[in-house]
Parts: sequence; C-alpha cells; structure tokens
Amino acid sequence: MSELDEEYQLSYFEEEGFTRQECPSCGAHFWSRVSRETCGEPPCAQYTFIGEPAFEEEYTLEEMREAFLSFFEENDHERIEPYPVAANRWRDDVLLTQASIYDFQPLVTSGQTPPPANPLTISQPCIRMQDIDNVGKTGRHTMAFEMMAHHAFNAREDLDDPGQYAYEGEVYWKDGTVQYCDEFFESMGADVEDIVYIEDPWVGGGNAGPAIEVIYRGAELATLVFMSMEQDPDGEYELKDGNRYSKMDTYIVDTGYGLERWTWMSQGTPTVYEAVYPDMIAFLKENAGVELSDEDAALVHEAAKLAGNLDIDEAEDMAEARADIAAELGVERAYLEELMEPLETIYAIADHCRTLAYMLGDGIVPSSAGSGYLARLVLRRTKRLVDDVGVDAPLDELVDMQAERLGYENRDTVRDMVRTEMEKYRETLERGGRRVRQLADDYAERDEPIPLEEVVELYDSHGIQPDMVEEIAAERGASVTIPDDFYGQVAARHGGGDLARVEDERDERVADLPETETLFYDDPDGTEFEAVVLDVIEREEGYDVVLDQTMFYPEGGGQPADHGVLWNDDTTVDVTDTQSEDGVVLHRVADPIGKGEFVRGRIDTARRRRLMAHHTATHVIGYAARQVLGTHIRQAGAQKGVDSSRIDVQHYERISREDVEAIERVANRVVTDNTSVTQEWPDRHEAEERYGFDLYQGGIPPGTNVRLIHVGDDVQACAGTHVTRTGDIGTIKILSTERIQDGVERITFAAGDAAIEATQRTENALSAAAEALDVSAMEVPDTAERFFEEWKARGKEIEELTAELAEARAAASEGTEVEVGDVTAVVQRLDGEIDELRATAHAIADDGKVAVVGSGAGSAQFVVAVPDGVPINAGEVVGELAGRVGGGGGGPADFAQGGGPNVDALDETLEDAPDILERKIDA
RNA sequence: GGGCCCAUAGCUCAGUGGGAGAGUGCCUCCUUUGCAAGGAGGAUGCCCUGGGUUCGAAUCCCAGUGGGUCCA
Repeated sequence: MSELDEEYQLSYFEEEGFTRQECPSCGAHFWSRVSRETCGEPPCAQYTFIGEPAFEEEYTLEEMREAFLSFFEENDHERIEPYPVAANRWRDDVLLTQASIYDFQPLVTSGQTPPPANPLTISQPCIRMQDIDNVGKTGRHTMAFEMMAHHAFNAREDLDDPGQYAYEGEVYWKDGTVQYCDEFFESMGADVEDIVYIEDPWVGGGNAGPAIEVIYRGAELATLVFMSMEQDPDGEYELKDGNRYSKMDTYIVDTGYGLERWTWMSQGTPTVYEAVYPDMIAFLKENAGVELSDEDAALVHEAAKLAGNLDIDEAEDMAEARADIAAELGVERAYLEELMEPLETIYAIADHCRTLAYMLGDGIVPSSAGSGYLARLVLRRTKRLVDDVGVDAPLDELVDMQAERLGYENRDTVRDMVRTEMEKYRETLERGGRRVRQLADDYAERDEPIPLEEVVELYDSHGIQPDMVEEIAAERGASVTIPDDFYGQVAARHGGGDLARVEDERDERVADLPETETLFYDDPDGTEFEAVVLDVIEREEGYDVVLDQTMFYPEGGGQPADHGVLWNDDTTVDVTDTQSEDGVVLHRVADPIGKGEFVRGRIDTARRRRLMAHHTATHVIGYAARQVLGTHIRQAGAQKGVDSSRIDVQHYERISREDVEAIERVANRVVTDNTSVTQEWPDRHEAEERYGFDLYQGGIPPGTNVRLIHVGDDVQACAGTHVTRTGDIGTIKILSTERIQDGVERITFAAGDAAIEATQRTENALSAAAEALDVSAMEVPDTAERFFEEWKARGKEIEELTAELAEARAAASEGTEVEVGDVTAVVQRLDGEIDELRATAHAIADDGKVAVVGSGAGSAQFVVAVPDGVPINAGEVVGELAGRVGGGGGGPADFAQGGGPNVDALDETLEDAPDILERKIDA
C-alpha cells in the first residue's frame, strides 16, 4: 500500500456506489460504479468509441470548448481568457505553456499573489514538444492542444496567520472535483457506468499530491491533480520519485481535460486529428494525392482502434507494435505501413502547423536560442514532412490556415517569419548538400568509410541530418554507418552540464533590518532628503549605510545605481554605489558615518537625470520599434547607462538603415508630443487583462499589485525612475544595431545630452576624415571610394614595376657574380622591400643563375633562389645566412627567404655567401 | 544561457609559417556553327577588421564584426 492510498477514500465514491478495484493487467487501482475486467486504459484495453461516438451529440472543437466552459460557469466558476503559449512571457523557468496550471505558477500557487478568480475555468492552449515523435502515429497524440480546466485555490483554515497567503479557506477539494467531473460527463450524455477513475499519484517540479486519471471508452479524457505537498527532507510521505514530501499550507485543484480528446470522443473518428481539423486533413490529402479504396479505408479504420498501443515511449519497438496490429488485422505489415505512413505524415503536418500558428502568433520569433529555437525545430521538421509526403503548398500558407482558424491578427507577420525561415533552411540544406557531397567524394576516392566523427560534426555544426549523409554517401559510392545512439553521441560531445550553483549568502545583518522607504517614486525629481542611519555594515571595501528612507535608486531593472553624498554636522561621505537586498537599500561609502544619527542625503542629479531620460527613452524606442517592425517586437533585455543605453529586441531579420531612421522618427515624435509619463499601481490581474502580457517587457515583478509606467500609448510594468514628460528626454538618437544572436537585435541609442554628445563624436570623426581628404563632409564617401580604387590600382602598378625593375637589374648584373661549382651565383645587396627582393631573385634564377639577395632596410633579410637542376637547397642556405644576423628562415628547396634583426652583420654575411653556397652543394 | 563551425576571385571552395590557387562565370581571339559545344590567351583578390607571436602570418594566438549550427 502506497502512503497515499487513503487519500482516495472519497465520500463521493462511497455515496455513488463506486468500488475500488485492481487491474489484473497493469496492477493499477481504480474506482468504478461497476465491476470491470481491466482499468480500461490502453494497453490494457482498446478504444471502444471509434466509429461509435460516445456522447449524445457530435461536437466541433469550438462547440466542445464552449460546452465545457459554460458548464463550469453555471457551476460558479469564472471564465478566464487563455494565456499565450510562450510561457516565458510571465515566468522565466520554462519556455512553453504545457498545462493550464502554468498560468498560475509560481506566484499564485505559492500563495504570494491571488488568482484572477477562485474557482476559475479556462481552456489553455499548450505545446508539448516531448510528444513530437508520437504525433500522427498513435492517433491521439498532438503537440499542440487545449487543456480545459477548472482550478480552485485553497488554504488551510487552521493556520496561525491565515492572512499570510493571498487566498484563504477552502473552495472545494477532492470530492467536489470528482463530482464536477462526473457531472460534466453526465451533461455530455455519457454513460457514467463506463467512467473509470484510476489512482495515479502525481509528482513534479518539487510538488506532489494524489491524482486521478479519468478513463472513458479506452481513452484518458482528464487528469485530476490535487497538489498538496512539497518536497521536504523531513516530510512524512515518501513518494514514487524516492523523495520525501510534506503537506503544504495551500492546496490546489489542478485539472486537465483534453479538448481534442473530448471532441474526438464525441465524433468517434478514426483519429483525433480528423475530429479536430477535418478541413486541413482533407486539403492535405487531396494536395498530396492520398486516396484510399473503401477496402483500405476500412482497414485503416480498424487499425486506428488498435493504434492506442503505439506509443514510442512505451511500445519498446515501434516495428513490433506495428507487426502486432497487422497480424491482428490479417494483413502484411509492409502493406499496412505503406497505407498508414502518408496518413500519419499528414496528421503530423496538420498538428505541427497548428503548433506553429500558436507559437508564431503569440510572438515567438524563430531563432537559435530559447523558445525561438523550438519554433525553428518544429518549422524544419514540418518542412521535411511536407516534402516527404509530397504536399506542394507553401508552408506559410499551411500555417496561415491554422492561424486564421485560431483567430490571430498578426497573420502577415507569421507568414513573413515562416517564409524567412524556409529561405534560411533552404540555404542550410544547399550548403550542407555541397559539403556532404564533397566529403563523400573524398572518402569514396580513398575507399574509406566516412568516420562517425565527421557525421557528428556535420550535424552539430552544420545542421545536417544523418539520413541526408547516408543518402548522399550512397549516391557517391561512399560507405557510412550511423549508429542507433547517434543523438546520444552528439549529446556526449556536449559534455555533462555541471551547473555551478552560486550560493547566495543571506546577510544576517540585513535580514533583521526593516525595508527602506523609497522616496523616488513619489518624487522623481527630488534630490535632497533627511534620514536616520539605521545601521552601518562594514564590508571588505568600505561600508554599507542603511537608512530608514532614501532618495537613492538602487541598481535594478537594467537601471544603474544612483551616486551622491550623505552628510551630517561632522562628516560628508560620497555614495559610490546603491544596491537593494530584500527591500533594504544599501548605500556604499568609503568611510563610516554615525549610526543612529540624522543625515542629509543628496543624489548626483546630473547622473540621475541622464539615467531617467535613458530609461524613459528605452520604453519609447521599444514602442517605436514595435510600430515600425511589427507587434512581435518584444524586449529580450536592456541596459541603461549615462552615455548610452541598449535594448535587445526579438526580430527575425536584420534591422535596415531605413528601419533605424523610421524608428528614430517615431521615437522623436513621441518626444516632441511632450505627453506626460504617468505611473499607477493596479492589481496585476486587472493590469494583465487590460494590457496583456506585453506589460512584462523587462521581467516579471512579484506582488499583488504591479507598477505600470505609461509613456504615450505604451504601457509597461517597470520599477525604474522616469522623466515626468516625454519632452524631458530631449532627443533620441540610435547609435547602432547589431545582431547578438539569430532572432535578437540589439539597438544602442543615446538620449538627451548624451544623444547630442554622441552625434558630435560622429560628426567630429567625419569632419576629421573630410579634413584628411581635403574635401567637404558630404564628399567623403565618394572620395574615399575613389581613393581606395586608386590605391588598389597603384598597388598593382607598383607590383608590375618592381618586377620590371628586378628584371632590368638582373640583366645589368649589378650584383657580384661568382662561380660556385659549375654554376654561376649572383650575390647582391639591395635595400628594398621583400617583394622587390623576391622579384629580383626570381629574375636572376630565370637566367639560370643562383640568386642570393640581401636587404638592410629595417631588418636584415635574404632571399635565395635556385634554378632548376642545381643541387643546392635554398632553404638550408637561407637558414645559415639568417642565423648570422640573429634570426631564422626557410622555405622550399628552390626558393627561400629569411632574415634577422642584426643589420650590421649583413655585408659580412653576404661576403661569406659564396663559401656557404660552396659547402651546400650536394655531392 | 551554453557549446561548436565558418569568413580567400562575381559564385562554389582548396590552400597546416616562406613564391595567393582550382572549378565555374567574365573578357579577347580561334575552330565550328542551326544550337550546344571545343581550343588558346587574359583580367580578376585590403585572403573580414584590429591587435599579438615571428626574421617572416591567408595560415598560429587574442579581441571584434558578420554568418551558420546544435543543445537546455
């Protein structure tokens, strides 16, 4: 008996006549109104609704969603609008929304923030990438789905301080939850005797609790989770993950009803896909020319009932499971596969397009990092599927079909992003193809197999799928073996991820101090204030002064700390940094100031004013970029400064010069409009409802209320300090844009005085360039271009002249001719550039003579050239010559160069050259 | 957020410290001609930028810029 068994002894079960039974097949415990052979869930049982809809009526996706939400509305739940699928818009620990409860983590579930309503109901779009391999094959898995849910947030009533959590008391718990579930089934006209509640305790993300899987006609239609425990080494419960857990003060009803499954159940189509997006399936089938005879269609229909067993996680061997199905139907496995595969691909395409519509529609920009990478992954996978099955419609149109159905308004941007991505992918494939062909040819020629190392490199660094390598290798007659654990080997190459966790030491002295009252919000222009010194903490360098209240803004939200001074009758100290620790503001100074005394403080207003201008300007630039580039523009990071600031935004292509100018125009229009910049502290859910999650451009603040900054039409949650009117910014100038990673552009800009200074710097540089060229500033580009062209032409000319001169010199025989063995050698000093020496040596060698040319220009340098057929190694000669001037040298046997720093020894060395040549003649 | 790869002729790319190359395209001529093609010759280059090591850097090291790719 697991420790949680008693948790399932519900009075509702008892009243309704449920009995607890054990599945002889899988051993699970379940509750049912009637006595059953098995738990009813595949693989213990089959689907029994295919071709036999199991509710009273058939529902479309939209109708089913509405039926669910209105049922719970009628039962005192408030309907909540769904959140984006990009979960990183309101929390930073996950990328995608995978369940409705994600909407309320971590602040609501921990009790810090109240839920938007209690109890509530929602239908939340979700994306689960981990199911990607199952999509299409099992008939029931989708990557994108809507999780319909009802949630209730409860807090224990026997707490000493019930007010410590943002909600109090119990709304409903396990009995209420199961009863609602039962009643919703009834409202659908389901046969309640067929409902099975399987005990399946849930553990995840540091929380745990009893949970129930709800099975009907072979399909899991809902999960009821009772989140009530947290991980605790001293906890009284030991759960299936081996960790110990204890009860929490809060306990939360977390349910999930798969909208797609419910719709499917109501229609009884062979697969969930046909129930959810029949139009798109029909379109894809026709486009790809997939048509089935009645006989084959019937076969597929039968296979669908059995396909519940196909789950790549569970069915150990995909092929084996397939074979089982084929055997049961009395056909060849190959025949069934040939029949199923195009259909499975089409199902996957429809699902993937819906996934992409959600992701891109919710503003995820494809990139090489973060959720953008996931979008790219899905996009490329979908493209491969589309090509495999022979659908010839452009992918952006397919995604748009889903985006239209889902009601997105930014469809043009979505299509744009898909097209841009497809173009990039096409280039990657082309580049990759060339690379693999070349590699395959190399190895084919050497008659060696392509080593795995190369294949891993191709995948890891160039994005080339191993099957593409196999294909091309076969074409080119090269052999290659891809091991089954290929991706494991790639992972191994990346090494183990050792997370070096930084222990943040809690400062005991700060922990005991009260939060500092901040004056800068109410009085953003304030500069001086009085305060009491609560504590002075000695640090390794200097001291941290803690006051009861302060005008100093501590570093945070990308805004640097205020500087300034603190003083009293005895002493004045400079504040060089300001930080906040748990709401306690620390003023860093070099010398201590009396604890318990009054002090006066004054911030460095010039610095603060510049920071405020830059902070407000950051909001304005973000707003302007959104106007110019599209609604998907979202801040990916920002840093304010005194002389310039930067904002990183998500965008799918480089920002052009024209875009920069347009953004500057829009931004400066906001400045000249001189509208007031206002703040408010509304309830966070109210704020989210009114303005959406685009509020959280700069991160997600905690708390029941959030501080909003309005700049013209722009609204953001922000804790920084701002100017009071946009005109106070003065002016905004974009200094540069750069791509910090694929899909993220950094805009660096300056505001106010800093903008003027930055412009002056640029103009100074330009005017210096103009002066050097002796032309006006406007003529600099043309002149520079002309000079550059002329400079190149002259280089070429000089090269030619050098060669000519060298030939002439060689002909004039300016050097000393000596006989070495039976050849003539020319030893010559010529103080010129290395190019000239080389040309001369070549000219002499072309005459059939050995050349030893030395230069004393700068350092001592030698070039030795030996004509064909003369048994002297030029490299060795140069080595010896260069050694005598304190350096080294070398090169091929017929032509070598070298040198050293000792110019004084040059002449002497050249005099010895004939002897050296003599010695170097090979016997 | 982290890792890896790449930057040389218009294009695609060789080039492991010492004379900057190939294929293709381009120009001229020849042959042939219905077209395609064939032959000979020629021009192509801040070898991404800056710094360092070295007598000497396209090549090695560092930084930057631009691009690609994989993973969480």
